[in-house]
Amino acid sequence: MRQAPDPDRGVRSRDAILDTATELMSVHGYAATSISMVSAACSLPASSIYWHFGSKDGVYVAVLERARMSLLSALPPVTVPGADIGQRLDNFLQAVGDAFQRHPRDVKLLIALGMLQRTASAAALAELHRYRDALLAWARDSLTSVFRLHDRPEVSGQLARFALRAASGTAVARWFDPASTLDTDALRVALLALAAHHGVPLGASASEPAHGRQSSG
Amino acid sequence: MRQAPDPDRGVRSRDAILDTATELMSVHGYAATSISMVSAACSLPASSIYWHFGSKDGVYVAVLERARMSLLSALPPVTVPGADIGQRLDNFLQAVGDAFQRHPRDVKLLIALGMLQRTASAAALAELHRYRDALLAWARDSLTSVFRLHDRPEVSGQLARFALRAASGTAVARWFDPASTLDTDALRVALLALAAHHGVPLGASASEPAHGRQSSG
DNA sequence: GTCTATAACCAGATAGAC
DNA sequence: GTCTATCTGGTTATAGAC
Repeated sequence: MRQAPDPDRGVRSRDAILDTATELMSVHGYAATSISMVSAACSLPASSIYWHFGSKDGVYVAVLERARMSLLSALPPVTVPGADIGQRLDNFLQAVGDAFQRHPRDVKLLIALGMLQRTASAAALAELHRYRDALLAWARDSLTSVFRLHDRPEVSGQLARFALRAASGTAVARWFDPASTLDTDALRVALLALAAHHGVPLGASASEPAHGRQSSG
Repeated sequence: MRQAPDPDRGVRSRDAILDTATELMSVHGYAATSISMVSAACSLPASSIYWHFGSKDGVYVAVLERARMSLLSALPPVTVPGADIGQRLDNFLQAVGDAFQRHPRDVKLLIALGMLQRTASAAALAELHRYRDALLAWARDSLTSVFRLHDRPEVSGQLARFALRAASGTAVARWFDPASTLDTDALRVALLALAAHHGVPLGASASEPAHGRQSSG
């Protein structure tokens, strides 16, 4: 039996390059990751990488784009289920904590590669901001649903920024202490207090979580 | 009159190199900052840089060490003044916000260069962790003083981590949107709520800040 | 301590056979 | 689409005059 010509070798190679580049760039950062490192790690010649992506910047844009789609598709829809604020907030925090825990490289990429700024191409910068904006929008819409803030966009905006910064700060903490996890309990208390501070009606059950998930780091 | 031999030329050159390297590394990161860039920007030959610091890694360690000392010396002593929790918390938050606003490069360096991990030398990693540990210890001691937590070290530890992560997250937000500032009002509400959540007695005046300092981004 | 000059190397990127 | 081979330029780092 003859060996099949394997018409998918191209896409599999492309994926392998992206996998390797994602791994290396999330560890070493963009500048410290060379094409030769990627080439050696995925056992494909450098010229194949250039054939698929055109340039190192092209690799970077593709890596970012895939990371954004991967992380966003792991986040549940913005209409958070739950009978009351307490339940919906728990669901939201669990979704954030799970995505954060299970996609460490995606989060780290967003932050680490965000440093490029002037160095990066216009396409790279655009992709980076698309990534950030999508996360912020998801958080804002979700928190609007959690706290029923449809008529208070400035409040949901502040809560979303606060949550995103807590998550970013935890990602930073994690590369000093890899055991760090998102402190969802503290974030729960803080978001409830912030909502109350802005006069958002909370109801009675909100102040007690369904079940404790303590974390440290 | 003969020109003075200027015995301080060495230290002034050393400082100029460190200034330039700090600026460039906080913008481009370690890997993307080359010795030739530093040499050109400070108008000293590359060999002078090697004479002073021995290697690029040596420059990096010296930059980090100076940033740590600079940022820590800008932070007030850990015994926070104030008659009640509300006043002391305001003083603490103002100190954090001021240092954060006035030393943007120092903060960014800590975070950005923290990515190095495997790439960096042992000396660099040690200096980096010394930096982080000092900040965390300062926050813990200050919050112990603010909330009188001398017998609740686990609570002050959690509050300090929470505050440090909020600050780190804001530093990240700032390289997407440079106008971002530390949201001290939100952090105030969150810290008070976290303290209350752990049963720390707060008194009546704590829930109202002395004066609003709203920030956005 | 500072300078010029340069060694040794590795980066990003391309040409062209297959 | 993948390979070998290579070009060009920048990188870290050093040698040695001053």
